[in-house]
Amino acid sequence: MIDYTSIEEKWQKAWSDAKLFEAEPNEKKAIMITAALPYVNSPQHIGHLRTYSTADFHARYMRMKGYNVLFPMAFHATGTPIISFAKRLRNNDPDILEDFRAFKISEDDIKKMTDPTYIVSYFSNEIKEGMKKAGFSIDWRRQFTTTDPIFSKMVEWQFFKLKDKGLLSQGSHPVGWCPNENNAVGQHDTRHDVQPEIDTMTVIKFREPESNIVFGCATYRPETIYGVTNLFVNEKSTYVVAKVGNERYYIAKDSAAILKYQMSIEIESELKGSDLVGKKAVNPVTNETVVVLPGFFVKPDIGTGVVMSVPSHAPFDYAALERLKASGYQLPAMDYRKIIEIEPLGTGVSIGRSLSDVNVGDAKVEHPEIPALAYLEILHTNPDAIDDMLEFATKLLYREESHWGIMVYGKYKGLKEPEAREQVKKDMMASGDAIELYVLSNEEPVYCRCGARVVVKFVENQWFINYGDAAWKEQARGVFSAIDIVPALMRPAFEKTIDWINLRATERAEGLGTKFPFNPNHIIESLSDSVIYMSFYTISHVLNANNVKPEQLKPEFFDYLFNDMGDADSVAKATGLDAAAVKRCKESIDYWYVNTSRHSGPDLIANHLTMYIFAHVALMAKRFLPKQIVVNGFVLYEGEKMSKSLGNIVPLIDGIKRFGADPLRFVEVAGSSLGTDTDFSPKGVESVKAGIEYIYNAIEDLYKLQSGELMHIDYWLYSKLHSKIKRATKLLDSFELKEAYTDIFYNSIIELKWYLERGGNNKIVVQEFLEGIALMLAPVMPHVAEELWHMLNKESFAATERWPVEDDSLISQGTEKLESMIISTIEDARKAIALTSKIDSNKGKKPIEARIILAAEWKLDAFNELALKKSMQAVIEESRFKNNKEAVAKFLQQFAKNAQSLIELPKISSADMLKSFSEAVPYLSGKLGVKVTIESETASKSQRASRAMPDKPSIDILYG
RNA sequence: GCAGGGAUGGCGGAGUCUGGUCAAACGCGCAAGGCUUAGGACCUUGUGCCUUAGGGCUGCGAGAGUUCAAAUCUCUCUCCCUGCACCA
Repeated sequence: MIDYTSIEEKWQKAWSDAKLFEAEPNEKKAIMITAALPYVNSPQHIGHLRTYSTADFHARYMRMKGYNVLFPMAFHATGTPIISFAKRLRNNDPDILEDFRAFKISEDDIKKMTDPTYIVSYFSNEIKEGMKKAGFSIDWRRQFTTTDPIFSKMVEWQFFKLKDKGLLSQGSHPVGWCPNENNAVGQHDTRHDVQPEIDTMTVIKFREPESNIVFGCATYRPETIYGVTNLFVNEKSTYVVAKVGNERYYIAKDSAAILKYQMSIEIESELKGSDLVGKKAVNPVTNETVVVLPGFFVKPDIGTGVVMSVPSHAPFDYAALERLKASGYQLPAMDYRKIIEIEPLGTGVSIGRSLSDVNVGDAKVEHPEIPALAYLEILHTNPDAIDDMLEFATKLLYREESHWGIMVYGKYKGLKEPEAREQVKKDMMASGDAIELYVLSNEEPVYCRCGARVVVKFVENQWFINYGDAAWKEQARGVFSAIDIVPALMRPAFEKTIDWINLRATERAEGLGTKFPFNPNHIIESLSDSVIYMSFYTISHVLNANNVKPEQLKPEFFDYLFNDMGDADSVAKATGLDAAAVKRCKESIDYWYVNTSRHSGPDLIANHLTMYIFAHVALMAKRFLPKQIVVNGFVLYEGEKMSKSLGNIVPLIDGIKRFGADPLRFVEVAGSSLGTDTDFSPKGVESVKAGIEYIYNAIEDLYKLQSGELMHIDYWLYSKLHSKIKRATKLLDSFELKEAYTDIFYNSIIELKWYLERGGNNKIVVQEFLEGIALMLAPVMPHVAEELWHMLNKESFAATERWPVEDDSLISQGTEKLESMIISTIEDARKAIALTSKIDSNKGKKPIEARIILAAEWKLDAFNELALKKSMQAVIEESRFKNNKEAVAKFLQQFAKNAQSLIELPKISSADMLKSFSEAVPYLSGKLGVKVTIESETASKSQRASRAMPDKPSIDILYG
């Protein structure tokens, strides 16, 4: 058993003592690799390990490739969560106490955590400890925290700069709002952590004749205005007459209470829903007068509590009218006008086509002229259906009409339904017949943690970063096009985010962080303050070493640093900083920040990573713009998302102790393709450990091997090693980590086993093979690789060795092909024995010999010519085949019809083939249990000789 | 709804960019055999369908198309996952 912990500690100490990862500018080419800094409100778990292990792989790999590599780390503490944790701990919130106890945090520490700064220091230390135990090649001298006053100065500079450039703006914006606490609520402020989803509805004004009071009908489908037959209210609810703007509305009392946060509403009087029933109202588009009726499904706290009824296209409306009729209600004459037609498919199918046949079955549509009814029919139901069924029919109808619907009535006849929806809405807004409404579109009402129901509010005079600025966006697009996004698959996600990102609120009333310069009562929102922080690594250790005071970091310093304005002496003068220190900062950023690689998770594409691009575009000299962004997928635990509720979160430090840092890193980094989620399981770790152990043993057993002349199998192992180096290097350069490491690790083990099983016995060959493997493992299994390297009698650090370079002369496709021919010959011979033994003439006899007949040399030549020329005729006509025309033609005939798809085989001489197969005779006969003889086709007397193919010998099984 | 990603065998998951060497890597599961006091571990073989000499057929969410050739390219649809902002 390998003791991972002791190996890890040994090498971590050795690296640290040698200051291996403390990077300073030198004559080598630089690369600075950063990974999203951790948020210090909880311990890290093994899921967090993936991004950092990937970044550390990158750092270690580039180091071995000869780069001067800087891999720094810092801690993120700004924003609301830490403050809110402290507050919840002060209030003895049982949920959070339970969480923190589950993290094995002592009661004493928990007590101290009512102070947010203690939370920050506690978890920074904890996380740093974990990263050290994981063996990351981080230069810790540069560590800082985003709440450091010295760091705040850079953030301040950033915001002055943005304002100067006109990229900040002020305005109002709809947000989820708690009326009780008077605070904006985001996902983490709500019960069950639901994200308040804000959507817009259109409120269409149906005016009551005479009084001119407005029935404000809230709808998602304003285009159905042409099919309105009546209005619905809930007769059991309370309604009010309210002044909204300069008009008076009938709206449900509950709705009024919600809507007052986004529009001025003055309630004048109350009335019952039933009082509204029977009133008349005028359709503002068609000028038809319709009546108000009771609708069973109308909810007083959704929209306005008043809806328009379109029975032809809304199953609920149709059902409500049918139920009224059934209850004996006297309805006026109504025109169930079909205003949207679905374009039929070629087969005549129109509605229900998005359902599978299973669902539709033999349903017959009897009322195609009333789509709302037709959709119920196709679902085998009717207007008496339960609400869920009506809901389903509504969704189905809405989906299909949105896809294939064409307006067949009204001003926008002929237009596709979604376009008509926009046009109708635009027209009505312009003529004052409609207004827009913000609603929470969550299926269930959203509640704040305090218990109050969340509403939509307009907050006024809020500061925003205006990512919508056209010129800025354009520049960002241009810069983005030159950034290397890894994997390239993620590119569209970035492009869309750049297009879509617009105003972003950038100040908050509460939280840790930098004071917002234009409203000192607020702090800068914590995603906005961490978009250029990575540049701070280049100078943080210099600032620390020189005891720089925050107030010395005046704008002149950052202007010089980031935009080359002024010079070191003038900056020193303006700031009181030491000129040498200023110079050192400048040299550092000029050296490191020109070639950067940023690592992160996919969740940050839509915010942090895109904002990172924008911020650099706005604030930094051209040469400091981002060069590469690497995005890795998440980590699952045995196929499931890691979550508190599933109880499957493994804290990082526990995980390292339990699984070993290297096996853990290997599984996460090399276990699946970079961009896809990876599945972690203890079982996966076991198989990695088994592999590591095999390699250990192989090194220990090296002494058993001999040396001597190189055989076919030795050349094969060399070829495998060097083609592996070549392939893996190429793959790793493009971050195809899984593919590369499957080959480097798993395949190498298989190859080594095969080599030994085939009788390979050359110490030098195996030693070289293992050295190559050890070095190539170093970026992901740094401790194990170091250990292996030293077991192979090396004195240097694997971590700083040069990455292996392939020797092309040792790569032989022919040799590898020969070996695979030998392998498949075993299988073929087995089958041949099984089948021939059933032949009557062989009954009662035993196979005694497998005669393996190797194809004549000209066959490979002819085959390859055919693969190249694709024409049998052309091959036969060639002079070298002239003497042998008949045989060549007979041989090639079998490939003729597939000539187009033939692929050339590697060139192997008859002599090599004969030699390699002959060397394999002991192995083959051992495997097959019969005598094996090798002969060439030309020398063979066997009837089957002519069947030999260039890549497949003929096999003749002899019985006796 | 909008945006991004996906759908492959009993399962997980390669292959898709760059169409042909793909009945489909690798792993799990399952079956038979070996080893073992037994179990586990390990090793060998098999694991879509048909086939008495290494062969053939069918297949990669559904449907259509391009091509000599499609898991791979194009179009349409369905379903699943993720994100949608003041929240790190």
